[in-house]
Amino acid sequence: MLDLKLIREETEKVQTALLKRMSPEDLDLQKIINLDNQRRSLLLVLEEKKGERNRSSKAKPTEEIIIKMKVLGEEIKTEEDELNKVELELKEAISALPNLPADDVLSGGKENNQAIYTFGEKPSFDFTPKDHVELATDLGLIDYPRAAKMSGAGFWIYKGAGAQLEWALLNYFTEHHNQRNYRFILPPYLLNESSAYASGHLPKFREDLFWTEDGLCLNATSEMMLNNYHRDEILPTEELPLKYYAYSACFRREAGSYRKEERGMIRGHQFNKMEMFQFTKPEDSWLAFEEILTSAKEMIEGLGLHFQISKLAAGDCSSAMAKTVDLEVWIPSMEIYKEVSSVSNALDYQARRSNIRFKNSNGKNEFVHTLNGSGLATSRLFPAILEQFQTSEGTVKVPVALRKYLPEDLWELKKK
RNA sequence: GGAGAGAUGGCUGAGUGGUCGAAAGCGCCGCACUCGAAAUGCGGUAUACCAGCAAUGGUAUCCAGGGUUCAAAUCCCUGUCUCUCCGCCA
Repeated sequence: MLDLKLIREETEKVQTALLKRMSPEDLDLQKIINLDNQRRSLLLVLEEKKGERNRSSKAKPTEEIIIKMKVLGEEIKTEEDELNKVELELKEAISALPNLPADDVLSGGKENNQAIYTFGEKPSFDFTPKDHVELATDLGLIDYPRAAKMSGAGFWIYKGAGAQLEWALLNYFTEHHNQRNYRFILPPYLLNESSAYASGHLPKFREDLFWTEDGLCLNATSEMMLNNYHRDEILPTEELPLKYYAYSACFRREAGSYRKEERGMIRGHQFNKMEMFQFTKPEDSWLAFEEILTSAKEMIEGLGLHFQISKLAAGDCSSAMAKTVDLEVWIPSMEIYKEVSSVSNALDYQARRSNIRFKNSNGKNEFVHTLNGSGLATSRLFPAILEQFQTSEGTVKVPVALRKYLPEDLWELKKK
């Protein structure tokens, strides 16, 4: 949520920034200001009347005053209803506004995304490379048919060496984050509706979430959980920045997505992901952004995978974010870079919605800044490892960084 | 799943319809005393919004949302959470 004061006081600036990610016909700041003016004038009258009622209720009233207050009470009720209506409308209008893109974020949509960094090179094969589905099946790492039997399309089962490789990745991440003093969180996988609103995933992603009969939804990214972790709290200033990382399985309906082009485990209903999250003082958040980005980058580089970093254009960032950078790993069979991590700074946009504050140097409560970055999602790394590190014999050489988590006979994955 | 108890300021805890934004204690901050500290004494100590240049004033907030009443921390309803007992438990 944007600051209403900012909208009122720096309307031009807000307008210009928002136009980087919105079309002019969707943007009407004057409507918001008008609603707020309406709200203020209603408040003025209403509070005066309430004040009068309070003064008359300090002691036992006379019969005459009771009659007067009865009438006043009716008026208050009517005006309160009116105020509530205006406030609701105002809240909806302001909640619909996305965050202000950071200054260095380009306007427009996906087409304006910009590759800003590349690591390694596209592997070239002097044989016909297999895709990851073929490799995973041949090497007995993943069982697709049984997963389909048990749960339907869009699921897979890690088995044997495949499960161990997946687990090794998670161990690799854990160790990486622990070394950087992030606190490990294992959150619940189900969360209630109000949390999904607070994290900003509702109402927008209602169709993309799985829902239980109890009205809970399955975690789609632990960003949802970490966002809510400190909801309605005033964080101890001396503990900032607070750094967390969480592991959870993530569940997404991915309704209407492109199964055909995204075979195997590129896009499924359930995948494993670790998430980094920071709560910082406002002045520290861009530094934290770089730190998270570097951390994610180092993890992929440590695996030796070819990947690139893209700075997303304003319209391609999710709406809560001032800036988002994607780390995308090369999938040879698809000839495309696929996101394995998304690093974002929400500034105070999420904190305002979740009401997470700290005491600033003036002793005033101020909203913190929140940042998050995947660290990392395995479901694209796994295919990338299989495809990028396959050999002409049909085996896969496991990245050195993962070998300490695996028995020696799995350092090269071979057909059994 | 059934029965019961509870939720009050940073904390403990009083308050069962009006003078209660809320006693008391603790904590914290300031001042006094002291060479300094402790102890003691005095004063202060929530948040949000609105009006105002400001001083200040107003409104709301006693888990949340509704309701009753001229008036609600207090009465009624619903929900959430916590605790106790019983049942169930792949």
